[in-house]
Amino acid sequence: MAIAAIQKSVRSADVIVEIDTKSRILDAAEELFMEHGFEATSLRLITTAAAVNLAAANYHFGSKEELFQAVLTRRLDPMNQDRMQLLTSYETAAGNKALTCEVIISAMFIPALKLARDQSQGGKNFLRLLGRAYADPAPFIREFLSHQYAEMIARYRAAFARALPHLPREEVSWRLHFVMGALSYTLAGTDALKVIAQFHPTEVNNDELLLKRLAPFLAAGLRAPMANASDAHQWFQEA
Amino acid sequence: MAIAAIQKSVRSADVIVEIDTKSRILDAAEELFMEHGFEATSLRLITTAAAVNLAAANYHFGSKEELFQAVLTRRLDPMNQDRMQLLTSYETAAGNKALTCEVIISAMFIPALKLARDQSQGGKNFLRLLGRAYADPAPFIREFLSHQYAEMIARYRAAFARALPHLPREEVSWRLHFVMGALSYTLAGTDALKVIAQFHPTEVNNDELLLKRLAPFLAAGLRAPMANASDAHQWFQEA
DNA sequence: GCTAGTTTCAAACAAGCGTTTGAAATAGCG
DNA sequence: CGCTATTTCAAACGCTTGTTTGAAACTAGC
Repeated sequence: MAIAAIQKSVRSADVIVEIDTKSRILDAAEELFMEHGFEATSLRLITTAAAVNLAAANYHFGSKEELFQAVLTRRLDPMNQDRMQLLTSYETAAGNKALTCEVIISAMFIPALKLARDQSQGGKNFLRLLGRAYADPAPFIREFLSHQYAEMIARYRAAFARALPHLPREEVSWRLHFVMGALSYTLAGTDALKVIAQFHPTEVNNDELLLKRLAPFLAAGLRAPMANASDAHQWFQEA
Repeated sequence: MAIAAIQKSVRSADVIVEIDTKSRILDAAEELFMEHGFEATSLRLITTAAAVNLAAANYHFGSKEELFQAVLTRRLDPMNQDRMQLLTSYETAAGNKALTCEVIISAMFIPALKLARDQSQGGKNFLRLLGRAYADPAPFIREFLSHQYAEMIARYRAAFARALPHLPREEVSWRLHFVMGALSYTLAGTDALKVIAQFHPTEVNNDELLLKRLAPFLAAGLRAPMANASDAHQWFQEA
């Protein structure tokens, strides 16, 4: 195979012409997992796309599940660290004053958008993959994400609780859940958008525009007054 | 097999003791697709759980994909018809006046919650299945849902556009998308909730409480003023 | 230049998959 | 009953899956 011959990393002039097997598998796996989901993506599909031997996947990562986790960790770990650092810097800058909801939301979004921009193609793929992983029923995926996100979620819940002191703690948790829902759904699905509206593709891909639309929506929802008993009763009267 | 012997529908006294093969496959498939997703659920798993022969699935439904669509259609079709009828009745009751966002949201939620309550167990399972189907990358699922939802989405977008006349049409589409995201994420994931907060299981299962929390959040988001250019610039200054 | 450690490779493994087949069993009707 | 159409059944089909194996190729240190 001609492709296999250039598989090892080789430098010509100052540019790395070919990356190593491990990275090639990760790149191919990221794209294919994103496109077809975990179960529907076979190791043969991945290793063929990466132009490496089938056994290389198990050799470098152990199993398909561990490969999937490696794909997630590679980008998720730095992104969540970015998020927490950004939140910390906002908080120290604000001193004693509580942050606004918009600023906290920005601390969640900006690292995600930075990731989407940094990689020429991989970044966007990864966000779609992440959004889909959230809805994946596989237990090992759910446990992995729970563990990976626990610390970050706690930080953001505390920040929102400080920004919304009039709300009960439990209500803050619910609203954070709604925020995560709208976020992951939006990041995951470009397809879903086509159902709801017919946009120009160029508009859909504008990330800053997305934050500009989503942040006010979510901030207003977070600041909403709680429904009283009569409201709820009224909405249900016809059920 | 003892179970196979009572497979045909038999009446004793006035009660139907056993339902027919087709329904048993649908029930088992609904639960297993919900639990493991489409790809990870095999026909052998389904037919074993339903206590029917393996070939019965292909005989009655043609293929695994058609079985999945049948599982969705069985409940989705009536639910979406309910939604549109409810919206129509709200609109005629309001006469010329535009509906409030809360009322429109209720018209989306109430049929879903009614479905969750009607079935002793299947209803709740189905909503989780539906939420996950939204995030499934399989093309045949996405096309099916697009087709199934197109009419309903159009109706609701028109209703929201009337309720929010100051917003550009495109902004309404985006916000409807965010609403759908928070809704499907909330309906799909009881697991995700555990990450964000530790609730009593009894509280999580209270559907009316869920609407009471989600409706004000979404309505406030829908009514939010649009961000101006300086806001967006401010949020991004640190990126 | 040899040796030890790492990585690649083709091949095979057992297991599970969706689907098909043709015969057996059942149901409905004249 | 007898006939026909529908439904059930065990068995097998061809194919794909994740993983393992042992030899070959390569790399780096002495």
